[in-house]
Amino acid sequence: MARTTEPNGTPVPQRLLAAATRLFAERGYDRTSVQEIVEAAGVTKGALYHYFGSKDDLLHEVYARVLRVQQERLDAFADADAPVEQRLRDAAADVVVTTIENLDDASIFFRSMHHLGPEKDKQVRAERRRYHERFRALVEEGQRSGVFSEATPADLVVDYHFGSVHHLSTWYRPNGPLTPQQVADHLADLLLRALRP
Amino acid sequence: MARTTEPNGTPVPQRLLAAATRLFAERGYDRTSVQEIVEAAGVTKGALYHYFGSKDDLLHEVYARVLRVQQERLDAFADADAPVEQRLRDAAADVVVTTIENLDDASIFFRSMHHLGPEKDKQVRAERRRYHERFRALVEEGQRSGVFSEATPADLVVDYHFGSVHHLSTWYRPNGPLTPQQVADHLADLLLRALRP
Amino acid sequence: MARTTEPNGTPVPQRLLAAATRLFAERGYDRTSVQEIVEAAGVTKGALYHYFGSKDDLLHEVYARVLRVQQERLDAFADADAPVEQRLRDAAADVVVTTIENLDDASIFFRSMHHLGPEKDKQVRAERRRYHERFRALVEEGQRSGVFSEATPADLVVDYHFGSVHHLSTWYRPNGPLTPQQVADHLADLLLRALRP
Amino acid sequence: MARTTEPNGTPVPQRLLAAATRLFAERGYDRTSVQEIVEAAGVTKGALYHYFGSKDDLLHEVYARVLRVQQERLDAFADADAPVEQRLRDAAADVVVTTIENLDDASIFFRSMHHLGPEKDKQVRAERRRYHERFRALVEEGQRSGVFSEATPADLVVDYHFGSVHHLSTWYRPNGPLTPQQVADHLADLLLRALRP
DNA sequence: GATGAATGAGACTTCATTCAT
DNA sequence: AATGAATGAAGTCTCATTCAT
Repeated sequence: MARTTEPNGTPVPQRLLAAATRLFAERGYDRTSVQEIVEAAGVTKGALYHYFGSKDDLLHEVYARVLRVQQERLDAFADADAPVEQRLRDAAADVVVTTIENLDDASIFFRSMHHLGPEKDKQVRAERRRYHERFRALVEEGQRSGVFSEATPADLVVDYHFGSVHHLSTWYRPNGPLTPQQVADHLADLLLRALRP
Repeated sequence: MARTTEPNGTPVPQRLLAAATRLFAERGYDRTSVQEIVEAAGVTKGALYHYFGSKDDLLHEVYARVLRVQQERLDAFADADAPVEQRLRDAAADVVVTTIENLDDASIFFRSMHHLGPEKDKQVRAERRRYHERFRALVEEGQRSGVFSEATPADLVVDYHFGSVHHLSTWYRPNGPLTPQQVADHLADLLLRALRP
Repeated sequence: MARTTEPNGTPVPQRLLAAATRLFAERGYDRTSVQEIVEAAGVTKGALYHYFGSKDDLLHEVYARVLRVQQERLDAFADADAPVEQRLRDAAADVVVTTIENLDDASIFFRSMHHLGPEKDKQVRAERRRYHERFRALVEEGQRSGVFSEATPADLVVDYHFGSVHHLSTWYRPNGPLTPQQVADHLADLLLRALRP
Repeated sequence: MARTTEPNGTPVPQRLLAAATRLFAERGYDRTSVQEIVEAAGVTKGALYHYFGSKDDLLHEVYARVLRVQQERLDAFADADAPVEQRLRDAAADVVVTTIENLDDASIFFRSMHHLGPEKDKQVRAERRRYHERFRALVEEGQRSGVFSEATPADLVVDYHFGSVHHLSTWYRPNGPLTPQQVADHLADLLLRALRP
């Protein structure tokens, strides 16, 4: 019987998602046509609309995947059994490494968020907020226990760090002088140094 | 009908530029139609193309304006007669205040840069590079003279700070709890604290 | 409203080509809008661009059709088993009849050739050149064997005759006093008389 | 006081007409914008509309100029004091030379005629008809006096010759192997040979 | 499960012409 | 005599989506 996999072996929906991710990151959501996506995935338009309700859905799937991964990782680091300065450092460094390793996802996430419709936008914002708050809780924990300075509101500290994470997709190049881990160590170091009392 | 600026005394090119700036920031470059721009400016499409060669030109004008202002301000602060830590702090805080005061310009700048054609893109990148290097020179100066830690490469420090500046358009709201100056002081403070030896 | 061919059995691409041929001949390429073509064919613009890459493509299709037909007919007459003066006369007369019977194609061909893009232009010129050379070879054959005068270069003789063929679309009217065949006989006669030694 | 001549010395209307002639011949009437014409002439749009009522008027002026010149020359040759075969040959050769020397005018004339509005079109056709009839009268005169064959209707003979004249703008190149006079002699020769009894 | 022809709205841009100066 | 800002209609083309098969 007819299978949903082509020569490639990968199921069609995943092939479409991979093609869309790459193209959205390369040219942006609006500059990528459905035709280009299906051509890159080696299927036809009918197939895309069989699996996804709209072009918008593809974007939302990318977001959902990124959010799920990042939240899981943050939770794991934040719940670890270690001093708060260690847990914050690990979480701060990990989000950098993960972002670099999925730079396409990150480009899309930080550049195309305003393309979502109202209800999906609300949903994504809620998940982002949850992520932000978990991270902020770490900062506040350290501030309460005296290992971090209280000079700066915790909210602002979180935004300071995530600003640098967003910015990665602007300047990081895989063939640059620093490995993802080195960049992560430096950025986490900067954060921790700024928080020294 | 939807005229925001009526046929008042403002010259047409400036009315168009103002309308485009607001709309590009609100909906993004691709989601803003030329029709919407001319309606907001209260003129016809023909008038727009009388003054600007293309929609792309409007975007480039916004960039040029932002770049000019920011470079001038950075030069002034960097060339001041004060200790390097003071000059870096002032420059770091000023770019935050200026960015908040022109948040529309900033949104466009950091989100729509990839819409420029090749030659304009090259030009903008060159000016951005110049800005980056002037800022980096301040960091390096402090590192050489021993007032800043050399733990982190100066390039990375610059990107760390500018990440937070880019990020402002994502989270800053005029009616939030902090004034632009307060945000600027906090962010400059974080930078300087991170650079303590 | 203005449908000339209703949703009958003819395939859409052929309906579009027929409508374009008629309109290009009537008003010229530039004065014919895509909107007029699709209305005459009873389809929408999207359908046109589904089958043809551009308005220019439609023109090229008309050319390709004319060139193919004319070349086939010339080859048949030129390769026939008859004296050279008979073969030239037959070929010269046939191109007149065929041109009159497809006067729309001819008008377009001789008046709109300069609207083609560079690569298509090159292709059309190459095929025209092949046609010209086949015809010239007939003249030269007769000149070598002494049945035609060598007073005029063969190239010029060919252009002389084809000038009159191009010109047909300027003056020939279907309800005029001469049938296509009579015109053809006269023009072929003039050519052969001019070539008498 | 202000004169209507620029650095150039040539009056503005003539500069406009010369620029329009060149551009119409190069790109065709529809592909030439008023903006291009005024730029080529070194004036502004206001100036063009000061001297000419419309873009269409420019085209008509080109036609009028060509028609006047050709008619004058034909009349001179036809009324000369010489045998009819000499007068026809001279007229036939002269129109070739004159056409080659004004190939731009000819290209426009033979390719853009359908761009004229109804009333100007009627006017041009009337003058063309007068020209055609004067030429035909020469042929008929020779036929009546027995120096030309009566095998072909005189109308058709005229169209045969003028077909080759129209065609010149398609194939003649100034740097080709034949001078204008040589081409003219060959084409007149072909005509006269075709008319031999 | 998947096709691809067809839709129809809307995108950017060009252009001949007018008019106040 | 000449300017050039502004108009407004029309132009070509793109695209997400639908639907009969």
